[in-house]
Parts: sequence; structure tokens; C-alpha cells
Amino acid sequence: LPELPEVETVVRALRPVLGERRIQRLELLHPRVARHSDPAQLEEAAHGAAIGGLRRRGKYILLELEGGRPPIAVHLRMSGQLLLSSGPLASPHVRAVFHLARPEGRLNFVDVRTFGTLFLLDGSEPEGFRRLGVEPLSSDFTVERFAGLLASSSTEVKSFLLRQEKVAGIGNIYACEACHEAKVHPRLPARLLGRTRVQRLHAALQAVLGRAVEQMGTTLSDFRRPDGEPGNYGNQLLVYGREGEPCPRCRARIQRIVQHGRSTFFCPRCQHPPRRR
DNA sequence: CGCCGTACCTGGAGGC
DNA sequence: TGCCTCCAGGTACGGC
Repeated sequence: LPELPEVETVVRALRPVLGERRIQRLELLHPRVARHSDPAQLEEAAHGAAIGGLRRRGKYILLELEGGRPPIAVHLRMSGQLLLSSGPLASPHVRAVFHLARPEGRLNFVDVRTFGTLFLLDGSEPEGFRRLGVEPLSSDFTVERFAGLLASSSTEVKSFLLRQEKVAGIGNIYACEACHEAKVHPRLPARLLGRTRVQRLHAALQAVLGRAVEQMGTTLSDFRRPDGEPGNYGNQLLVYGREGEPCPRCRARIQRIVQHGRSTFFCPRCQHPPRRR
């Protein structure tokens, strides 16, 4: 499901295609897609706007508009896709269409489950966006900063990684993969990671997210790049979705547990908790 | 304030 | 074959 690498993949694919183009019209086709904004204001802001650039913040895609207009944020949530097309799509799940000019075309927001949203960054954006934490692939994400965030939380570390106001962009798949790469037990309380584990987890997050960006994300079911192609990282997942299979590092059976209502996949042998002293 | 559980939603998988 | 139930999960929100 779309996490930082998938969203980054979408932004990188759209940037050269959308830069310098104009939005003729934004067509909202489902009442839930603009539930965090006034739909009329959203359509008005997009109407005739020249696209200034594309950025990513956490799992949000930011469409910057010229002429002093506020940016439009897109969140794909579980099943959202931004698909380019020249004409109308046959899908019954098209929730919004950016009609593009010069050259003519469409950027379709397709979303089976209608969890995804479009909203204006005009000061009325939801709290979740405003309070996003540090970008894990930026130079701001230092070991010291990560250690400070972990130290102030007693939440289990894997659940901590899902909290967007701490570190932005990590979802269930990469949280599991990073804990495995760092040999960190997912149930370990965040503040109890020692220096070594903090360093390993910090490096693992950067490595796993970086590799997944290079591979253009993970497609388990719904994720598609804007040209409709899947991501390539799925076959490189070592623990996610692999309950009962041997750990590629130590051959112990991968376990599935539930933390805060979410599945966690991990290796009980090589992700052992710290020894008591 | 921090943390937790639940709602939102639909397609696909699995049971019988 | 078909009907039923359950599960996936990011974020908003209510409750404690």
C-alpha cells in the first residue's frame, strides 16, 4: 500500500510529465474525495492553474500551483492511484480527474475504497498533515534526532514507526522490513532501544526506504505507477506477508503477531530483544 | 497530552 | 457454484 517509496515513485514519474502544464479543470466525481476541503474552493483553485512543481511530504503528494494559489495535496491512503491517460478511463472507481492542457490529457485519481483525499493547503488542512514529523530520507533525520524521538515514547517500536508525527512516510510494510533488517524486536518499547539498536534501526530505515524507492515501490495488490506498471520491490520483502516461511538470515520461521490491530511480521530468532543485565 | 481502539470502505480469499 | 465472514490498512476521531 502506498508508503513513502510508492508516493515518491508517483511524484518522480509525474514531475517531468506535469511540469509546465496547465490544469484546465478539476472534476470531482465522488463526495468523499474532497471531504477535507470545500469542493467548490478546490475546483476553483485548480481551474486554469499552471502547475509549478510536484513534491512529496510523508505520504502526501503536493501539487504546487503558480499565481499565488495554494498547493493541492493528494493522499492515496489504501488503494488510491494517480493514472495518466489521454482520454476517459474505463474504471468505475475514478474519483477525480485533472483535465490537463498543452498537451491535452488527464490525470485520474482512481480509488476503489474511497479512503483517499484531495485537499487545499490553504491553512484548513487536516491536523495529520500539519503535524508530520521528520523526513527519513532527508539530512534532518540524524541518529541523534531519531534517538530523541524514540526516548520520549513507551510505545512498542514497530508501532512507533507508524506514527507520522514522529517520522513521516513509514507504513506497515517498511516498518516490518526495517525492524528485521536492524534485528530489532517489534515489541521492544521505543525508549528501551539502546544506542546500538537505535543506530541499526536508523540505518535500516534509510537503506530499506532507499532501496524501495530505487525499485519504484512495492505492489502487493493495488499500487500502480502513473503509467499503470507495478513496483518491483515486492519480491525483495524479507518478512512482510511471509508468515511460516524461513527467515532468509537465520532460517527460523517468520511469525505474524498483531500490534494495535495491525499485522507485524518478524523473525523471533534474529530479532531478539536485548539481553537483561 | 499521550495513548489506544474503532470507523471508514471494498475486493479478494477462504470456509462450507 | 454461491453465500457468508473475515481481512487488508492510513488516518481521523472519540474516549480514557
